Amino acid sequence: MAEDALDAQIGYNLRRASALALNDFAVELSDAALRPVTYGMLALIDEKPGIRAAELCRLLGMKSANMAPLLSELEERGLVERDDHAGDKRVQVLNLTQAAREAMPGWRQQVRRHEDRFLHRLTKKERATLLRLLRLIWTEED
Amino acid sequence: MAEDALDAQIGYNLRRASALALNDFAVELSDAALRPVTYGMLALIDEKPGIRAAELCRLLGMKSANMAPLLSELEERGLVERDDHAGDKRVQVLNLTQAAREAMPGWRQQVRRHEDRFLHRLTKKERATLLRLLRLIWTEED
DNA sequence: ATAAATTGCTATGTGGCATAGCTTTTATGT
DNA sequence: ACATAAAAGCTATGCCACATAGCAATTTAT
Repeated sequence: MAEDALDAQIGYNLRRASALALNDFAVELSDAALRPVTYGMLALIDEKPGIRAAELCRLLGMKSANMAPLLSELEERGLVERDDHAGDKRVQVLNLTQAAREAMPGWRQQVRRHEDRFLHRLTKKERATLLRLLRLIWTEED
Repeated sequence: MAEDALDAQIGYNLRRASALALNDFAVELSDAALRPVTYGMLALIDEKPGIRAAELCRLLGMKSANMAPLLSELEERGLVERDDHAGDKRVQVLNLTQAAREAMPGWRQQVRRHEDRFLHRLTKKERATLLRLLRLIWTEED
């Protein structure tokens, strides 16, 4: 494998691995009609009840322009509630509905199954290493 | 970080890291008007002169339906030549043009710069580990 | 010889992401 | 205090990667 062969590029391999994961996610979560983005939104709202929409955007690296219609979709499906913020009229505060809170454990389990499937060739230790390195790539310095 | 928190999911972190890499690639290669996909095609044709279009699809994990217009684009830009195969009239054989062959080293260097930038927090050893683990994820078993 | 597979293609839909531009509300600076 | 800037949320729109369906030509398999 030459110095800068395509195969030796991490960016290329990131793209291929991510595409495979995306694909596998779709297979596992198709019945729940959740895509990685929408699942990510629900999971974060679940982990941080009452989170502001802008903060959700920031944490997920999304633009509010793209978040807005997805929130509307989740709201219409009865999974997310948008409430006004007490002190700041610009702010929306997000929470899962009761139904979504009850469904989340099952969805999280499906995601665990999905991860176990597409990572089946990696040991527990290798998965921990991979997680650490990936976070080094995309998270903020400091 | 909880067991199956979003942050702890490798799929999510893959997606974030890949998105950042894509973004950085676009910055570095915008002047060459090459995207990751088109660069990948050129790089592989460069590494395997005379490769068949179907084989290129297979190696890059693309459908020929999506490859065809990209090959047309690269051909119109004078970077790729499509020739008929001697023994099989269905097959197209691909080569870089002289211009593309001369430009490739510069592009490869730009990609190297790009990788050094978005991987600057990883040591050489960590990069090798990451490469190995990513390849374990998406390449065929056996 | 007929059926099946391969190759390359067009047309078309979807999903993620980007920018531009807008309104409303809050924060800042003189 | 008032003007300006910034933040929050939104709509509209376009680009790109990728998927499926279907087609024609050719080659391989039965």
